[in-house]
Amino acid sequence: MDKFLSLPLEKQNTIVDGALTAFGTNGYKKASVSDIAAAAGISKAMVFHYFGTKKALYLYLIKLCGTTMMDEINEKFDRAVTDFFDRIRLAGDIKLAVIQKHPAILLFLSSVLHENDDEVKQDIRMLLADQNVTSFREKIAFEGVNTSKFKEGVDPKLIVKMLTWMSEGYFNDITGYGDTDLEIFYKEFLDCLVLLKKVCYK
Amino acid sequence: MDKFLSLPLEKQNTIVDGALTAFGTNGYKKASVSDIAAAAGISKAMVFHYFGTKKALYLYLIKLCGTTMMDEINEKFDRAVTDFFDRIRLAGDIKLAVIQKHPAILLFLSSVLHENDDEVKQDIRMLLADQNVTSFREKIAFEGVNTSKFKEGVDPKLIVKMLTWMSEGYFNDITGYGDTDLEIFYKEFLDCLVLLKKVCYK
DNA sequence: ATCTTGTAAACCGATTCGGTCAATGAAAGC
DNA sequence: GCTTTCATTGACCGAATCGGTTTACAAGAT
Repeated sequence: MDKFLSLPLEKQNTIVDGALTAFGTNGYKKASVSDIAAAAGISKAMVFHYFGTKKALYLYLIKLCGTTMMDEINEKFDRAVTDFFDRIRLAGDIKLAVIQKHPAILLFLSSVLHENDDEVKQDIRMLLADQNVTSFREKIAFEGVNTSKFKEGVDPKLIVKMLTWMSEGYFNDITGYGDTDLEIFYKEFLDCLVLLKKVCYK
Repeated sequence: MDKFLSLPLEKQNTIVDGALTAFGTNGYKKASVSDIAAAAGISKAMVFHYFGTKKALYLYLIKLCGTTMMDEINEKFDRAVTDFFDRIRLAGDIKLAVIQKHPAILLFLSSVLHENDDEVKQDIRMLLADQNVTSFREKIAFEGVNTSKFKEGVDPKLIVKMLTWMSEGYFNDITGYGDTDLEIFYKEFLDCLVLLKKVCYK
């Protein structure tokens, strides 16, 4: 494990991203170490040299994702922002920054949440109990948010649902794009927020 | 092949849905015939008895999805509907009906579009050339639609993008739910359409 | 009693699995 | 120059799984 951590950071990231992609697209069982090695640009033997076993690598990635997201949240989140749409935008900013660090991270995390293989199922539950990603997302988006600015007849909860779906679809679309396209997509997403704010507020 | 087609329709559907799920979640190569058999509730030998080879089953499913979607479109699509939001709803109705017939169909089709295995890549291209699913979706949603009813300053194209993302996220959510939950989710989706119409039209 | 027919368990050779190891080669210390 | 160290890999291991076949069996139909 320390073998891996003493690698240059750039190489670490290449390997992590390859592993995230391989596990994310195929799940724990069906992602073979050969797949991972190929996606990471190293030989299969090196995977074992760095991480010992396939399972150790998998669990390391889960922990890494947790800290990566936490770091970004701690850096960017600002509870002084109470406007509904500004909060949504904040959440989007955080998500985008995470994706720019590790493009396959959302793919991987979603596959981890659905993972059902006996070899890792229990370990996942314990790791996710330590971290608490899902509950954090709720807090970030909606805790202490001011919803009094909405027009009569506009249900904020419905807007929340809409925006949740939108950002799901939006982040689905950008999975696997380069950095430049990513920013363009994000501008369009922000345009949508502006539009919604215009038509939904008093 | 005729062995399979002479099965009672209910059993055919069970098998098809299992196979769609297995291929859809793992792709052509990584979905083993054992997986498929287990998901379909039959023995591995029966898969070969019915379809001959794994590849033949895969290509049969692609064709089946094509005709299933075409049938639903031909039955429900009405070009006389020109209102923007009514059209979106029409497209949603069609998608929902297809999902109710085969819950894993969208998952499968999306995985087919991304499939990259040499054993089936070329066959997929030829089958998709015959059918033309993607172009149809565009037509259904937007051909001959009246966009003059939007408020000043509301860009219809942006609304389209929003709704595309929304329905992507929405249909992502419902993938793998039972029939009852599905209808509830759909009502919420329709509520969003009503809300958007209210705030975006003159 | 015999002949289908639908079905699954056991089986086939080939491939791939997670994981190991011997050999290579480039750097580093002396 | 010589040795030691260490990162790296292709070849390799037994075990599991692959796509696909064969056999065995139970239930009707004749």
